[in-house]
Amino acid sequence: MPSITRRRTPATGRRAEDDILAATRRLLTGGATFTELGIQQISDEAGVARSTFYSHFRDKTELLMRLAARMVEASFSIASAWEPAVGVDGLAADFLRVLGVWREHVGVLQAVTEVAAYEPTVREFWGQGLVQFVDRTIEVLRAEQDAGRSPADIDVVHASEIIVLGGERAMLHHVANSAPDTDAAFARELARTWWYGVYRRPATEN
Amino acid sequence: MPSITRRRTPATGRRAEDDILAATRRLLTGGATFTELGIQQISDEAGVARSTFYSHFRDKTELLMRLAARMVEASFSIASAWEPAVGVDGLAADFLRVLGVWREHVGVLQAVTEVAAYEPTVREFWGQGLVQFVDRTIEVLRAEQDAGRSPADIDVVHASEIIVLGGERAMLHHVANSAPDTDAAFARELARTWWYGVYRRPATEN
DNA sequence: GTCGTGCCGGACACCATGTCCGGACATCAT
DNA sequence: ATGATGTCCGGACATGGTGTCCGGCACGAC
Repeated sequence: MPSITRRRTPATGRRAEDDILAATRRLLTGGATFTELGIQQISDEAGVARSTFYSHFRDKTELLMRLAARMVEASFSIASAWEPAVGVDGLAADFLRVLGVWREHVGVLQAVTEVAAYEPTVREFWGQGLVQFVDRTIEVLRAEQDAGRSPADIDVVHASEIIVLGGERAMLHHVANSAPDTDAAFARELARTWWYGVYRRPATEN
Repeated sequence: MPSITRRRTPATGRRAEDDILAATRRLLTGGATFTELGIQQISDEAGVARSTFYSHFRDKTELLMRLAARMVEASFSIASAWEPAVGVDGLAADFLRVLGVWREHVGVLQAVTEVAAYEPTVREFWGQGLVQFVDRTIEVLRAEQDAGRSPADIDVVHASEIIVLGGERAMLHHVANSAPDTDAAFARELARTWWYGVYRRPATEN
């Protein structure tokens, strides 16, 4: 229960707040781990008094959530346009676009998954996003099965978990560890794996 | 640089240490997050004075590393026996066994991946393990290509990263969130995805 | 001018970490 | 029995980060 008395009227107001957000992004993309970041450090980088930090954010978690919210806005515009039966190449193209967006937000992205591992609020937040994708994938796979394009003996739920959880991890790792010019190849490889491994997996013959 | 003066002679010695290890495992499988665990809390659970903790472990990280070392011993015995051309069902059987081992260590396993996200030592440790698997998978895939069993246009490196990173995540998530009686189905699904999506992916026709 | 508001800077209480040490208590050899 | 060895307890202490609070300053609006 913080005393946020001075939150109204950003006449000239959003100055310090934006500085803090930007500074944090800077520190994160600069290679720092969100957990090892101190309030003092962030405030210094933002050119702001430590007390000012607390008049804008309850704690580091709230800061991260604010950062994450902005990132998700950008990401979901692509994800919602996710149509299934576009073929392998369409899938690869989608992955490539996602990789592009993620690259702009690697720092925050890593911070979120990092903190999600031990902080309930962030865990819930990120988990919800993944669940949404899993559900959507389940629907798509069911539809594909009904249309006779995917084999009937796919374990739709497990397959969707593999696709979403595994894909998220693989993509995050790639974006964080490989150069952008390898993105296209990676996206194609991932698309083919899911396509021939799940969507167009040959039916079991027996 | 701690002052570990009383480390010799476990005449009756390893008592407290084992208690601490066990207590930590207990707390972890009890749903606690390693990060949110305090030394006091661990010591209490172990029935040991806080100062005693420090005469056995430099800090929480060393405790985790000790926990992890034991777990890895058990896990790698399976992983090293990893032979490729056994077919989908062989692959599924291997995954199932790994899932079994992981279930005995979920707590520690989650703790390691959790801390690996922000602590350099643990990150290095866990990362090395994954790199080993990636390398091994690359070799296997190359051999499969040379034998003409896998298509030549697979991007071996990216495919291996997807298999290892993605697989680790999916399996970890499964073990942490689903009942053991779903393990067989999950293992089969994962095996089929990698098999038909990578190892026996149809060659590109053009 | 004076009021409102954002920011500064510093004081403060609090809590977890890591260090250190004296003393209690077992065990074992002599 | 007695003394030596070594573990463990319990508590003191320094340190550093977190979150709270408040007085004061600057600046823009009325």
